[in-house]
Amino acid sequence: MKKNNKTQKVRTLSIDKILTAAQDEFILQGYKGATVQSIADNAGLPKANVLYYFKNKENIYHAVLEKTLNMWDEGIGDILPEDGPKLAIEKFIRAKVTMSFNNPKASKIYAMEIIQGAQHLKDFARTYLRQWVREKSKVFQRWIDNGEMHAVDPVNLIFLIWSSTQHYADFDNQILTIMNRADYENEDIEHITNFLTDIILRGCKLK
Amino acid sequence: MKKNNKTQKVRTLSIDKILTAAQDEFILQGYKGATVQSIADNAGLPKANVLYYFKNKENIYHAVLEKTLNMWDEGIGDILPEDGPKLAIEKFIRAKVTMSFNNPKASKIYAMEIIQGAQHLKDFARTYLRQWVREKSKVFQRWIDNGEMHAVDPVNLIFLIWSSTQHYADFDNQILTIMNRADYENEDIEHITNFLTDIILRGCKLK
DNA sequence: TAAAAAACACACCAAAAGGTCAAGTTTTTG
DNA sequence: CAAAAACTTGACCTTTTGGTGTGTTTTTTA
Repeated sequence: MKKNNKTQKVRTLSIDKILTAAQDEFILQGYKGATVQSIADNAGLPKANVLYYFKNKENIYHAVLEKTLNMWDEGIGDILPEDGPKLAIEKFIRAKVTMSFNNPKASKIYAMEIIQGAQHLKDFARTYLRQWVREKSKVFQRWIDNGEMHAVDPVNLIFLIWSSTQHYADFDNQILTIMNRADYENEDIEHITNFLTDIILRGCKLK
Repeated sequence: MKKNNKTQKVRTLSIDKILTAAQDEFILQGYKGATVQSIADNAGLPKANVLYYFKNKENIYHAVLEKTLNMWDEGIGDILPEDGPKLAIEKFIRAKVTMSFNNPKASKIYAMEIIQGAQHLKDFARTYLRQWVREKSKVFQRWIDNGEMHAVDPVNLIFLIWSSTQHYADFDNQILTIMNRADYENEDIEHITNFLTDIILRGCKLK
């Protein structure tokens, strides 16, 4: 097998440029509003070249979505029985807030997809996500049964943490406008993590 | 002035049918993906007739957005100094949850608009919303200063309540799929309201 | 009741955009 | 180094769609 594979490098680089441009375009314009031409322009490639790597627009979108889900999967953190409720919730909130601030675009693509009816993510939700929530709910329930934690509905607790953390990514425009700021800063991650952890932990009588 | 104004009635009825159909279409397809033809079909009118009432697609969208903001305004409830922190938060959460369940479509249109950069709502956020948050934050701050309430960041408390309540509207697809249910039921409003009120009040040391 | 105003609707047009083709160029392979 | 495979790209085609133009019908007005 050859080592100095120029073709392979160009390929991955081009695909990466296309996917990055596509993500921006899909967020700003929506699926239908995004044009292959515009994606091509932002990727610095001719349209026909983009369509050489991806058969059609639908395929580009699928690829963006897949990349997004992988990111979600890596960033979601975990809820481990051995951590106990307090540490587990702390870690979970921190992971999600960090993800929201570091990768707001992934969160937005995902949010738009769900809001519009989850056409391309029905399976993901029905299998993977449902399973994830069930497993983690059981962990919470065990803590509750053991008296390690106040009895709050575990499923809705997960929804609460998801929604409150993702909000800073999905609605960053609104939040920044309201706070009259141009961008988030690094301290914000810490501040928001502390704020949410504080309230939610106390809400679960863990503080 | 004539009383039996048939034209006027037809007019308001048609506009209403168009706006309802348009809301659905814009949520499902996004602004660019929505076609005037499809809106017309769902409204039961020929396309040319739709464009008789609204000069163009952009105008339809503006009208839908305006209707949405009016709904938001009516449903937002209020945070009154005389209510005290506990009752005020209870009322606020209930109002928002109720709105989410009764009018998820308005919430979705709004969410998509913000996620996509708030192109049409920049002014609304910069003036109305920013003012609203500032005013209500001051009320919370006064309660904190008076020792009526634990010191939590008022602005982020508002974001927390917004995000956690709206989540049930915007992500209804995901939530229902995860919970393996077809639709929300009436009891859900009460259940979610209680859940969120319980955690957030305790989080603010008001319980 | 007749003229004016409002509503309705078919047919059409021009622009936009997804996607194909075919003719090249570059890189890999044996 | 020559054949094959992979990549690049401008030109082109077809469909979709926002929007218009024109003529007809219904409603209001005086």
